[in-house]
Formats: sequence, C-alpha cells, structure tokens
Amino acid sequence: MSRSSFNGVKIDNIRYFKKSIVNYFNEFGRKFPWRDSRSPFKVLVSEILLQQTNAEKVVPVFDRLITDYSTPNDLAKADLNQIRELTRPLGLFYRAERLIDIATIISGKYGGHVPENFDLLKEIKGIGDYTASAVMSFGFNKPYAIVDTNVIRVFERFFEISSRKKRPHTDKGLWNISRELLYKKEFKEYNYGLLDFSANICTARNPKCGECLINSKCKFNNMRHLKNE
DNA sequence: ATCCAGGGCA
DNA sequence: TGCCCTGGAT
Repeated sequence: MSRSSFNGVKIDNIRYFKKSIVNYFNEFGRKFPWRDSRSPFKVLVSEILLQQTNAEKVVPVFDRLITDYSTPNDLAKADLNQIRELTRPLGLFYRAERLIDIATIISGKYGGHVPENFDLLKEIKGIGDYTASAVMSFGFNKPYAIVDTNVIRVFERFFEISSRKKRPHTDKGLWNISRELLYKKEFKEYNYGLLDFSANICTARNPKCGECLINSKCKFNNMRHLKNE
C-alpha cells in the first residue's frame, strides 16, 4: 500500500481513496455545460464564474455568456456594463472586469489562445493556483492536481490531517498531498469527483456521513462515532 | 438577525 | 490581512 505523510502524519488508504472518488464521479458526478466541452476558454470562463459561487446558479449565466462571447477576442471587446448585467445574479461584481481583463490579455498577448502553460496562466491577474490547475486539467487534459477549500476539507477529514496555515489553499504540503492523491489514469474524473463529492457529501456544514460511501475508512466519521456513542 | 463559507488580490 | 457578495445554517 502506498504511504505518504503530511506534517509527520502518516497517510494511508490512498489507493482506496482515489478509486472511490473516481467511482463516485461515475455514479453521482454532476453534469454541467462547461464539462461537455474541452475548450480551455470555456473552462476558464466557468472557473471564474464558479469562484465563491453556487454552481447551479452559474449554469444559465455561463450559457448566456459563452453564447454571446464565444472566444477571448469577443469577450475582450465586450462592453463592461453588458458583462456586469449578465453576471449580476452571481454577485461579486468585480468579476465582470476580471473576465474582460483576462480575455484582453489572452486576446492581445496570446493571439486569442488560452496559454497551455500553468505559469503563464498564473501570470494573468485573476487566475490563481486553483484556477490555473483547473484549466490545465479540465481544459488541456493535463494531469494537474487541484486544491481549493472544499478539496482540503475532504483531505483533512478523511486522512485526519490539518494544515497549520491560516490560508490552507496556499499550503505547499497540501498541494503535494493532492498531487500524490491524483489518480493519473482518469485524472479528470477524479478531479471532478473530488469537487462533486465535496459539494454533495463532504459538505462544510452538516456533512452527509450517513450516505458517504467511504465513511468506514474516514477518520473524521470514525471519530464522530466515538464521540456520539 | 447574525454568522460563516468561499479564491484571489492589494 | 481585509474585502468582495450571497445563500444557507443557526
């Protein structure tokens, strides 16, 4: 069995975890319009819209946005107020500017093509570690691991680890763990599965441990049982 | 009525 | 390190 460690804490059940997450996706994975296409631009737009935002609400906005502005060049030329109007239902109004700024850089500096390079993506203001990784994985079919707060929560609970960082998503150790856990054969299914599992089962509040398929090996759930009995 | 989760920037 | 903005939980 593969083993690793995080801050000195042993991590086991890695194989089991990977496989279970992929299985979860195959059975319960969510369908979203941005998951149908392998267009890096669509993936990028969707990830900007999804930040801090309920995925269900993003669907109609994404459809509209990607129809009216199907390329970075189109979006770069968009009227800010139009984009503000379109994204209004999602809140976080700075996103309208962010979308246009990102499209402008892609349009101007990269000839209208989303750069297929993690570091170049990160150079663009508005794209951080998570978004760059998501674009590489979902948009460019590259086996990049993802780390966001939801993913971290799953790791922390299942493996009973905990980041000491104030901002865990910047924790190098967690990124390393995530890379190790990445199921490289089906990394997309695994990454999507991780997101869906964290959104539907391993939620921040009131996690649905009762219907969780991997609860028997989950440290968090086992500890929970000990407390309640 | 409040509180908290949630990526990335300045 | 606070802030953006809203829904969901308490």
